[in-house]
This record gives sequence, structure tokens and C-alpha cells, in this order.
Amino acid sequence: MHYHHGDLRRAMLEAAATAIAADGVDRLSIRGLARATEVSHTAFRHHFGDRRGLLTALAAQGYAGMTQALRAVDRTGPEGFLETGVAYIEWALAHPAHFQVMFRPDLVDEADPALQTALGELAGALMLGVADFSGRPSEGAPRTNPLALAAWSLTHGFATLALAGNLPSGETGQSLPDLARAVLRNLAQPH
Amino acid sequence: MHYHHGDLRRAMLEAAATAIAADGVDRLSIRGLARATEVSHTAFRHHFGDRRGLLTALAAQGYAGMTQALRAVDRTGPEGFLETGVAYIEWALAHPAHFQVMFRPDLVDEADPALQTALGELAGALMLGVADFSGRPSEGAPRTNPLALAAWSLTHGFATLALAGNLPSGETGQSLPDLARAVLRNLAQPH
DNA sequence: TCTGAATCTTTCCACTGGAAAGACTAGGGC
DNA sequence: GCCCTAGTCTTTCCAGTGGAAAGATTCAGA
Repeated sequence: MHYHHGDLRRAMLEAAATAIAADGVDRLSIRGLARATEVSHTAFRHHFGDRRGLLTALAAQGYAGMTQALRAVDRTGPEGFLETGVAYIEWALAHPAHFQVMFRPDLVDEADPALQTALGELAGALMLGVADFSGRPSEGAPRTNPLALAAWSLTHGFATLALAGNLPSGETGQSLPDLARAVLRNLAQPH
Repeated sequence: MHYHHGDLRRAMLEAAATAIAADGVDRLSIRGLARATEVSHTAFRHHFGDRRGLLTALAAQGYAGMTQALRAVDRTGPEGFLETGVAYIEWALAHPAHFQVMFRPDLVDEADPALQTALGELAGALMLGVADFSGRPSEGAPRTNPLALAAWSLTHGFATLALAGNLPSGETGQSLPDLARAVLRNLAQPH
């Protein structure tokens, strides 16, 4: 039996994302992950501590990934103010496992410093999009500015409903990103 | 030891709602519920089949409760079009356990007929609010009409973020329902 | 009172996450 | 070359979980 997997941490996170995307977080089995990566079911403890630690790491990875995606958005077009929202939704749909964990504080160790800084950066990237939308640098954190909160709620709600299977996926001929665009246009623009 | 609890079904649902509100769905233990209701851990199977059946019943109960709350809304005031959204959010905050289960199809048996009819009635009640908002009877189900979907996404997103602890609760002096009202006003009204 | 249906218990099983202690391995200092 | 420490992984154990199967108890109606 091999000692030293080589990159167990990365392998476990990948396996976890795949498993969660397939079966949901609550059916995630540490022992199952261990089997998938051909390692004993306690090997992961050295890297993550416990189950919660693993999910925390996954959430942090998710925050970082989404931040990167939002920063890469081209916001210069005529409807550029929509694109951050669209990117948020597209990223969520493309990374359902991460997204599921990112917004479930009950699953995660919120005190984790790596998690907190990653979350902070995501909040910053979100505010870029809100600033486009309101036409001026927005004041305060997204959670206290009503317009920012409306934009975030709308985007987040759409992504959540879509991931939970409450939205039509293509049956209307309209792709989900297109639908998202149409929905986001219903936010009132201040001027 | 008593045979026949009397109203095990109701008692189990209540205990489940309390436990979920306190610790989240995934930490819900059937055996724990059984202890709380002073019954063997398999007693519930006669009423619900399995764990999933219990959660399905809870979701159906939630759909019905929310439907009732939405129907009781006074929508005649100057901003009556907002009140359905506010009621949605208030109900979600008051019944976190039900709300958690209602929109997680992975936890539930979607084929359950009782669940489906309860969900249908909720959709109807939701459309009442959307009709107020758009000023005319809305066409189609909420999930295909972009404006309806925007209103639902915004409302649902707000409730979700609030329940997950991502929103300030009173630290700004503003109560969550008031904040919800301010946020909902940012939906563009067509006319 | 008898009987069938409903309700609950007992017992068992495979599985889960975590604790504890020990085995292996790599790499830096001598 | 060797040793020794830190890092990584395994083995073994334990309490707890949800579900299956079979049997006991209670209830309602003929």
C-alpha cells in the first residue's frame, strides 16, 4: 500500500466537489471520499481536521474562484452593468458544489481566517458590479445598501432557485443565462 | 411503556421543525426525534416511511402554511404590491425549518402527490402578488414570466440570504421586514 | 367477544465520523 | 554515509445513525 498520496488535499477537494454536485452535501461521505482517493478514511484529518474543515476549505476555494470570475467580467458594453450578475449566476451553475457550501454557514467554520479573507475579496468584487449598476461608487457594504442588496438578492435568488431545480432549464427554448439577463433587467435603475 | 403516542405524526413534525431550526437539516437525527417524543426510533416509519418521507411531509406543511399567510395579506394599500413579498420573507424568517426544506428538492420526494398539490397552491398565491405588481393578471407560471421571476428571485434571495446569516439583523437599527420593503422597492415597475 | 387493521417495539445490520496510537517516509544537519 | 524530526498516512476502536424484519400491543367495528 502506498504511503504518501502526493497531493491528497487537492484530490480530496476535487472528489468532494464532484460528490456534492452529484448527491448533495448531506450525502457526502468522508469514507466515500477516502475510497475514491484510495486512502484510509482518517487520512484527510491531517489536512482538514474534520468534515467541517473540509467543507470550509471548499467554501474558501469557491469564494476565490467566484472572485476571479467576477473580476474577469467585461463591464464596458451597453448593458455592462448586467454582466456581473450574469457572471455570478453562470459561475454558480458551473460550480454547484462550491456554491452550495459557500452560503451555508451552518456547514462551515466561519471563524476560519482563510475563509474570511476569501469572503472579503468576493464582497469587493461584487461591489464593482453594483457600482456599475448604480452609476457611482456605491457606499457601504453590499449588505447595508438597499440597491446593492436588491441586486445581490435578485442574483442570488435566481441562482439558488435554478440550482434547486425550481427553474425551467431550456424547456422554453431560452437558456438560463439568457433568462437571467431578462430577469436582471427588471431591477430599477436609479439615476 | 405506553403504546400509542396519540398523535405521533404531529408531534414528530413539530419536533423536527424545532430541531432543524436549531441545528440545520443535516444534523437532524431520527433517533433524536424519537427520544424527544419518547418513542422507539422506528415508530415514525409507519407514518412517514423513512427520513425523506418525514422531510417531504414537513415541506408540504410548509407550502400550505405559506400559502395561507400569502392569502391573508392585505394588498389594497398604496404599496400593496410589496406586501406579498414582505409576507413571503416574514413567513420564511418565522418558519426557518420549513423554508429550508421547501426549496431543497434533494431532501424531498418530489413525486409525492400531497407535496405537488400543496406546491401548486403556493404558486397560485404567489401569482396573486405578482399580478398586483405588474398591474394586470400575469400570464404564465411564475417561472416563465421574467418579471414574475425577478420578483420571486429577489424575494427568495433576500429570504435565503437572511436565513443563512448573510444579512445584518438589526445592527443598522432597521428591522429585517423594513429592510425587505426598502429592497423590494428597487424592482422596476412596468406600466 | 372476536378479528383484522393500525400502531408501536425489539433486534439486527451496514454504515458513518471521529479519537488514539502507531507506522512509514522525506529531507536537512551532521 | 547516518540519524532524527516533522509531516503524512494507517490501523483499530467506539458511539451513533438510518433502515429492514419480525413480532407485540392496542383499537375499532362486526
